[in-house]
Amino acid sequence: MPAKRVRGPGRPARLSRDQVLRAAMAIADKAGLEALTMRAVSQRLKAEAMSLYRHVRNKEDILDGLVDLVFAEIDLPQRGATWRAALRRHAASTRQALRRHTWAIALMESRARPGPANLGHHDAVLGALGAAGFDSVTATRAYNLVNSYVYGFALQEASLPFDTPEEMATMADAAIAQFSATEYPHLREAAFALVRSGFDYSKEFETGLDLVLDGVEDLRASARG
Amino acid sequence: MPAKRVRGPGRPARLSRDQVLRAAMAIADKAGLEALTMRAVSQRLKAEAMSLYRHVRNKEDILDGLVDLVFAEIDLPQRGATWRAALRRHAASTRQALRRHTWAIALMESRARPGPANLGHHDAVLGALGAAGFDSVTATRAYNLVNSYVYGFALQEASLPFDTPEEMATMADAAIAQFSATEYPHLREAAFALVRSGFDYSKEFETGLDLVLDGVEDLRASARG
DNA sequence: TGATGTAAGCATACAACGTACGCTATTAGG
DNA sequence: CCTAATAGCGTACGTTGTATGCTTACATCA
Repeated sequence: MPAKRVRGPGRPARLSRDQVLRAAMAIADKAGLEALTMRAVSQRLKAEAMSLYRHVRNKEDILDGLVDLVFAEIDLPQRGATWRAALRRHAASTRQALRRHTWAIALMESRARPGPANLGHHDAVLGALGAAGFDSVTATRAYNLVNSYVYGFALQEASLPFDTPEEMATMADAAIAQFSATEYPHLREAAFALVRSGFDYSKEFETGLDLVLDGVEDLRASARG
Repeated sequence: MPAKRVRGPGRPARLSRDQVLRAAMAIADKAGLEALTMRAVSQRLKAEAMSLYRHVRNKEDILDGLVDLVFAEIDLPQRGATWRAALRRHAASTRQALRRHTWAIALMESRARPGPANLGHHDAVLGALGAAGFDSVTATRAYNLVNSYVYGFALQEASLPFDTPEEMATMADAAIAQFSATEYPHLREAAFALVRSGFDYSKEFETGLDLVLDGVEDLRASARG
């Protein structure tokens, strides 16, 4: 922990914790978590591996910092919106952030200590729901419900081997060809039907989100009654 | 790839791919993914690290195998159930499996190639939904919706630092004490309210699942209309 | 009953990883 | 200029995944 001081004796810092985290994020975005090594981060900053340790406790600390950086990218709910608009906006923003940084999903499981951006986010959303008339418990339940859907959707999206409907069609054709007709008949049939109907997986997010928000509406109604 | 043969010349195998995967799972369950090393697996089987490579391509292969082992633990939908009962049972079983093996959630993100248990599962559920009158596309959408919720819930559950309401109360008190009253006011208020009301996070799964299944109902209705 | 070929298991070795430790360089303040 | 403090680096070590080649133990057939 470097003592907080505007300027003191000692060598001036060429690096900073923020630079380290940003370099780490760039590497994870471009090449995935397995490419994120201390040496790789240091090279990107034109420094040596051990220099990072002046600004970061260890690699775990970097991973914690990365998760919080991702949370910092998520839009905070704007004032004056309805609870539905606020939750929708927040959910969409979360999904976008997790799409930009798919590696963050795997990190969330192992990292139990939430950072300030994460906590600030929870606080803001709970505040918005409270302002819209939700009691604390119902707000928490609603928030958890929406988050479950968003994280789960992001997780599934990340594990899909395609990004566009065209790619999906190609992959589906390959998958269909790979298996005999009797092996996975329903899966096969579904793959056919999806390709035929021009199914766009990325559009499913909004549809599902609307249904989940209907569920929140029910939660809210039964809390009032 | 060892050639498929009932019994041929050569030394008899003391190890097998299945034993390797089971040992790996035991280690991951007990000590987490970071404890899962080739040497640790081999020691548990009283063998040397390099011996594993006769039965497994590399460590990635083990991880892929583990994910599929987890899927194999999930109940298949039983015949003759309503779609709602079938989806509910499948969802609950999936959540249980992911609770037993929380490390599997992080693995799912990176592993795009589904194994036979995974594919078989998808096929069975889609088949059950088809039998209940869902067309292929609607079945896929419904299945994805439920899976999003289940995976997301499991992910959040895994990242919680507590297991029981009592532990939650302890952690919440500690968290409340850690922050000033003005820092995260709504979060603080929610933490108070949750503890006061005896909130049990693990019970939230069923509640949320019901709401999601209501959403599936809507999906089904609008597909028919 | 060998002799032979094949498959299983192991010993050794190496590159890449995270990081402990101590040294050097560079500054502000006296 | 001297001193104390801080940033950055060089070296080194233990651990990881795994390439390579040897040894061992069996089935087969002479």
